[in-house]
Amino acid sequence: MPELPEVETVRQGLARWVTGRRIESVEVRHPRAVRRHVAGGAHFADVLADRTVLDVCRRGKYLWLPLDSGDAVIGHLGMSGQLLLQPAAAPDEPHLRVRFRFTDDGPELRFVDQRTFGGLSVSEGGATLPAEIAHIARDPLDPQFSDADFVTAMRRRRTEVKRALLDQTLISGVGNIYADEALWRAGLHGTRPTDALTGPAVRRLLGHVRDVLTEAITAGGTSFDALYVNVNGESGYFDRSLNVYGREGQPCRRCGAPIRREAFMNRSSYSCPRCQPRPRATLRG
DNA sequence: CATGACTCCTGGATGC
DNA sequence: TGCATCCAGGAGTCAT
Repeated sequence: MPELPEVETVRQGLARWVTGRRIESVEVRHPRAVRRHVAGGAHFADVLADRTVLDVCRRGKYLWLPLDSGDAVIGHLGMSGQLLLQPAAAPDEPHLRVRFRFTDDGPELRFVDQRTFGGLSVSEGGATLPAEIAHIARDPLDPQFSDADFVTAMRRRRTEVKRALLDQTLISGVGNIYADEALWRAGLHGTRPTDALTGPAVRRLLGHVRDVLTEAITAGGTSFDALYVNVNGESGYFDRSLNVYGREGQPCRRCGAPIRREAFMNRSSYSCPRCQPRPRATLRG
């Protein structure tokens, strides 16, 4: 599922293949893919025709493409979204939602999304940072991310540590897979209360988040199947490096105990019962 | 304001 | 074999 490393991999591919090209026309093939564009699909296509893509930027799991008009195309892959560069002659994908044709007659940009949780929209005047995603925190690989502020904000929360890692307004780019991996590396169970963590413990956890994201980018992202691919349709191979996610019943790579799976926030959480003991019932005043 | 439950969606896997 | 059900989860919305 696309988290920061997967989205960053896509960003790099788009930056290489789309920057500097002028859009000729846009075809919206499914209204849900542009549901965040309130003015509708026809307007979406209208304002993009004849515009040149200046850059490809990312905040957390969001992408945006600044245009020569000062607007920007915002994109989110959701659960199953793909941004693919394809020759015009390539057959349409079964879940093709939006097609961008360029004036140079080079490869088309296609937004393909089976589950339609993702989507595209145009942000008016959003070239620098779209207002629609200004609430998303910086990610831990951003040079301007403040470790000290993160430690303070995390310890001020009254929630569980995994919920905090998944809160994109606190730290962005982390999803279910990398949250579990970072918590395993840190030896913390996801239900540990944030306000009981020490400053050094939060700093250690942040270091592990950073490490796992960096390693995954190097590997080209994680993929369990063909659902997530880069702009050339290729899968990353970080799934070979996962220590807990999807490994229920298999031995912990640190201590050998069988990895457990628990329901958490309406999804699965994987952890080592020995390295990541559940917190005792919290005693709060 | 902070927190957390609910909801959107499709198709592969699973169960009877 | 076929049909029904479950499951994956990012993030906006809404209730508390």
